[in-house]
Amino acid sequence: MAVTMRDVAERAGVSAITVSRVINGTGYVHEETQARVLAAIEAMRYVPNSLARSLRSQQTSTLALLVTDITNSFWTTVARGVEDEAAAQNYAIFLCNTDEDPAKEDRYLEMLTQRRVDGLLIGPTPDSASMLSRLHTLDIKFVLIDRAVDGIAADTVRSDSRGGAANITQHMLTTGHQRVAFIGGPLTTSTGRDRLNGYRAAHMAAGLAIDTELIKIGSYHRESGRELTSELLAAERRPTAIFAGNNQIALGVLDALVAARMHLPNDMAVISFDDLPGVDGYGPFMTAVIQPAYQIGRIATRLLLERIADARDEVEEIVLPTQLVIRRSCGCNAVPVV
Amino acid sequence: MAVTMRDVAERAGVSAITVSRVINGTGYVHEETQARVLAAIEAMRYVPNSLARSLRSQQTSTLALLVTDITNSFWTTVARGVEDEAAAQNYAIFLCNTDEDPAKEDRYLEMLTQRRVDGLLIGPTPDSASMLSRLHTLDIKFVLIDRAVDGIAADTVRSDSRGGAANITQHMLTTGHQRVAFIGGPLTTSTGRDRLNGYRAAHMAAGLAIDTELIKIGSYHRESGRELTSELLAAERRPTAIFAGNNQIALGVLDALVAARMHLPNDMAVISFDDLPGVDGYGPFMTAVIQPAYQIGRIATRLLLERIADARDEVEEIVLPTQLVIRRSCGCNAVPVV
DNA sequence: CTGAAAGCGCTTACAG
DNA sequence: CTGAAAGCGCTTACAG
Repeated sequence: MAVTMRDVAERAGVSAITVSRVINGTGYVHEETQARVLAAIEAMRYVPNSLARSLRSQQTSTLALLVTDITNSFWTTVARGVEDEAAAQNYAIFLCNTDEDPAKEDRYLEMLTQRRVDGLLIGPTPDSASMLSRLHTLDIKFVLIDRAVDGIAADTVRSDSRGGAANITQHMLTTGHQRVAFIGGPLTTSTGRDRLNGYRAAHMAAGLAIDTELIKIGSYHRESGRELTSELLAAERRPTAIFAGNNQIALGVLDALVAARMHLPNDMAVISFDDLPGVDGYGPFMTAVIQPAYQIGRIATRLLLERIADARDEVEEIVLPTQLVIRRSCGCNAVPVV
Repeated sequence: MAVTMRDVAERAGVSAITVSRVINGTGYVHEETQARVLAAIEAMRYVPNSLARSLRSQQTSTLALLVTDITNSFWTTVARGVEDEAAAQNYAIFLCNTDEDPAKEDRYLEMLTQRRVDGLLIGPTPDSASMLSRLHTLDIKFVLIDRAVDGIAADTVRSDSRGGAANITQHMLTTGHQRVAFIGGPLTTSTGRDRLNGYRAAHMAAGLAIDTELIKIGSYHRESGRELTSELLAAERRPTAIFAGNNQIALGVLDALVAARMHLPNDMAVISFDDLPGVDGYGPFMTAVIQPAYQIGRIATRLLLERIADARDEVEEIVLPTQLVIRRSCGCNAVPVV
């Protein structure tokens, strides 16, 4: 049905292996022979079958990206970086959403090992640990993105959570806020710990004690941000600023503030690790720590391809700097609009 | 090296084909035999090689999603829908960003045909037409998302651009705006035409003539929205509202308004086809036409899988209703904040 | 209910 | 510089 290498070979008057050599640029081929083969390929609109090639050569030129949810703008941008870098090196990318569900992770892992992908880029959760050690025993290469995982020694690319959190906290403390609350993600995640540590470090450096009632630990979801903000607002001594541990929490913070009819930034300042998606300068009045998500994706992919090529032995942990984006209010004491 | 079907067969004391039958649930296998095979699979941690399977069976259970840019929140959400539906049917998804670049489209098409994907989900541009007719001649199944393409008869899933645009325009006209400008995408796209037609239809229905100076046609990019808004602001008789043809244009509109130190919504109302990403109720004060992006992704995938299964002969064009989300200002005459 | 043979379309390893 | 043979790991088609 479809044109095969043998068909091309026949037409060019050579053997299949010569066609293979022309296509892959391996070994010597007489110039004239090569021209004949190329002409035949062109004329017959031959498209090599990479399934057969992969079956024989034991490599697929295919990677997979496992993220918790592509809909989160951080991961969207990471994905774009991954895809650009992969495409540049002629690799294809399988996209998988795990929803932080180990069962889904397992199902994808099965699917991907069956397809013999050359490597995985993974945005892990604490529950991923067992899957990751299985990858190690299966000798499947992978790179972690965004978070390190306890007990797993693996290439990792992430942003400087501790430094970013310290910076933004310090910014608030030096602009007059005495009571900055922190709503963070699980301490079982490296980002949860690092951001909390940064928040703490900034207080230490400023010589300020922390009211432990100002620290709320939940999950990286919008509802969590909403609930914990309500707790903060219900307390006797409210904070004057809330530091959201990621963009989803920040949305929950805004939800709770709107519900309480509080106005930004005068009634409450809100800052966030990770920006809100897309609207750039037009979102709520949030100063934010910006992560180099696109670069994270590109670099992680590069690292993985090196690992696949066995170009490296040591485990690499790459930590990229974050950027503090300061946004002032419009001075109109506006509430986020619904 | 890796465990093969033959290894499993040997251990279970059967032939490879029996193992195959157990795995695929094809043909009869004695219960006891099946149990022995399953035990062997389990014990040896056998993972079938889908490359070999695909090579023989001529199907890969793999689809590809070609979008212009996954970073656009509309496409992100479509991708999520695609991936969920595909995963539910045990299909994997290759993600490809084309950046509206025919050369990139071609490169991906080559990559994907080599990998023998079962079908493609495509967010096309007008320049995709030649690629699409090539797909037809290659007999590769595909479904178009978001836009129809001139001269290409193919399954299509999109939202009701004309109806949505008419609705939102009508909303503005009935709330007192006399001069609603329209900044749309290329008229070579079905969305460009349909949205403009909806805008026009609403005026007709209201018995209002349209000042042709209020209609600006550009591209679906932020810069285009910015430039054309500047033109509108420079005109003698300004509009009182601007209707952006998609979310990127809307961002450009906001850029231009901020630059002109104009305040929303009192100095200028802004409405948009397609919402701004992510921030839901917290973005700028924009009433918007919302597209069911997630459903578009799911339905398109379902359609493609039907097509692959040869379950259908006629070409289907599915048009999903949009939703008008009305957002009022906060009453504080605020400017979008930077 | 089970299997031996052939073949999917390439590349590897060995020759010449 | 080129090729014949073998094999990657499955499933198809045919038997029994």
